[in-house]
Amino acid sequence: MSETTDSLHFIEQIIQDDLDAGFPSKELRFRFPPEPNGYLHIGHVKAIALNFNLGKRFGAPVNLRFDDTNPAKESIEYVNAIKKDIQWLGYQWDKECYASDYFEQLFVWANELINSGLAYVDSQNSEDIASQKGTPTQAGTNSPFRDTPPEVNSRLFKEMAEGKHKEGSFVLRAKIDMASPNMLMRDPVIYRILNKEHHRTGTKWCIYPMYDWTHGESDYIESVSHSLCTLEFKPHRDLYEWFLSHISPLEHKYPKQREFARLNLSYTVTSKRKLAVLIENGTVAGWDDPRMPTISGLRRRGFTPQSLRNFVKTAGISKRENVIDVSLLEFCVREDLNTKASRFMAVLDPIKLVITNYPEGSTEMLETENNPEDASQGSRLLPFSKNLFIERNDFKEEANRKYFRLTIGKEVRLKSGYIIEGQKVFKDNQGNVVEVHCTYDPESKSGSGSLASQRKVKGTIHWVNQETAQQAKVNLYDRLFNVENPDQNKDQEFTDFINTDSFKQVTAQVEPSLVNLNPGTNIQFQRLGYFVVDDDSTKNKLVFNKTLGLRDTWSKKK
RNA sequence: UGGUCUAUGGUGUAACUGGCAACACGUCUGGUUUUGGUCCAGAAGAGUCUAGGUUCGAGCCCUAGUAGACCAACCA
Repeated sequence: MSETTDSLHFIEQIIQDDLDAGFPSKELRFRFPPEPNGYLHIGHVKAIALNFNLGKRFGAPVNLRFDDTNPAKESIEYVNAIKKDIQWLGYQWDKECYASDYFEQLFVWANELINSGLAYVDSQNSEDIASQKGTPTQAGTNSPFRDTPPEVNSRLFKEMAEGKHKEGSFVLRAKIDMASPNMLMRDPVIYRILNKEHHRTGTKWCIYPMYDWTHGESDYIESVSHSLCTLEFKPHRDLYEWFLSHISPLEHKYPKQREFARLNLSYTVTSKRKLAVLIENGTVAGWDDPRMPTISGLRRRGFTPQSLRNFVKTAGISKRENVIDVSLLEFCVREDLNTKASRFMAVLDPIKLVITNYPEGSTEMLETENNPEDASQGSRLLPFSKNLFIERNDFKEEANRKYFRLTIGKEVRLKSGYIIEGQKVFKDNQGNVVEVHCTYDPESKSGSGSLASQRKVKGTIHWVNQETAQQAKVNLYDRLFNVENPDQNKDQEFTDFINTDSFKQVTAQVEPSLVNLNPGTNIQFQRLGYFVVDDDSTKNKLVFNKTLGLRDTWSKKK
């Protein structure tokens, strides 16, 4: 399915209109501009896909630019993780850029602003500056330093850059309009002193530019034509354009900022700050915990790049606040995995099954297809004998006719094997079933073509041969929050809604061929769901993570 | 002195710029099936936030409301 051939969404329409109005398509360029202060999450997938799909549709390059203007929060670890995630998603950027590469140019432009009386150094503390801003309904008041002559500002700014002043002692502000209805235009701070080592520029700078002063200028330097960001940056657009119109121009066109709605997912949070809290308070093991909505978490959970791309594509691009139901994400994952994932046998909660009329000590190999959706995935052989494991909830001593599984006196098929009939149940002191005895019909072997093999039975259950079974750790995950909008409750912290039951590990009995899979391989455990071989899994110590259960219309009705 | 943006089935997006509101997910039926999966067939569910206006005709244009979101970091 093509990701770029449908009708135009509103951003594409804007670009098409520009093209129609004569904008040269050769000059189209986009960018994805993360701050390297955390890991990318599902919301970023939307922005990434938007920009890279735009690049693909219009035949334009897409830059990866790190918005690294705040050394207090950023690190090379995040830079590397971000690059890895974008590549894993299947996108390739044109230039790898860093806002920090433009610090010199930004400094030059800032001096221009000072010299033309459009920026001034302010020595008030942040509280005073904040209080002078006024409120959305009330004009601000001018700083006492607003009319400092350019020569003085110029000298002070130079001293700031030379490290002659303490952190917090001075800032450089743009002189715009303290009465603007747009709070961002009320003389925004554009430089602050930060005695922090930067992961790329080291100790070269002790003043760092603010986002607004950096972003549009970086877009401009890189010849970005359309700078796309989320809705909350809409008020920044005035400033973005003000800065561009007040610096000495480059040879090419100005970039254009446009805004789209960020992606929100039900039953989860997507904010770096909140995700960091989950790690700090020990709710999850780290950024790549399979319960996290981070790209690395989703990857470890077994979600595929294709499914994530389909998901954000289906979610669409608009300007409305939205909360997309996780069921759509889950659908996209199942849709992709259904055709890709090979099927295997695993029993997560085993009880013993003994086939009393099967010859003692003999083992036979049964052929089974790897994927009924894809014959090219071939088949494999499963060892079968008298003593098997089956799933605890696949047996009930007696059950109503809605129950399609094993009961005493009724027939079911063992997947790819024989039809069996339940005979007798054995329990422990607590009354828990530990073993079930059954008989099998030797004529009913799967695929034998015999009349008996074609007999219809109520259900088919999966199983694992005891003697050849491998043990595996299986991590079972559930959603991290038990309400739809953990983010949007005004009176309660999102941490109040954490699902304390989101993780469980069990020891499963699995078929022997599973030891040959590499970490990251997506599989289906027959009738149980999709799983992925964990990064830490080895031949001798198998570990699987549950990606998602199969769609289940039965347990819902019970 | 407040400004800006948004409003279409339960959810998310469409509606070729004024012509019978469509698609996907979800839900519900039925069929197929050696996965209670997949697949197939079908159904229910909105009359487009409200009130006016323009028009032969309005989800789309105009006016006025209403509701929600964003904006007062030396964060991005």
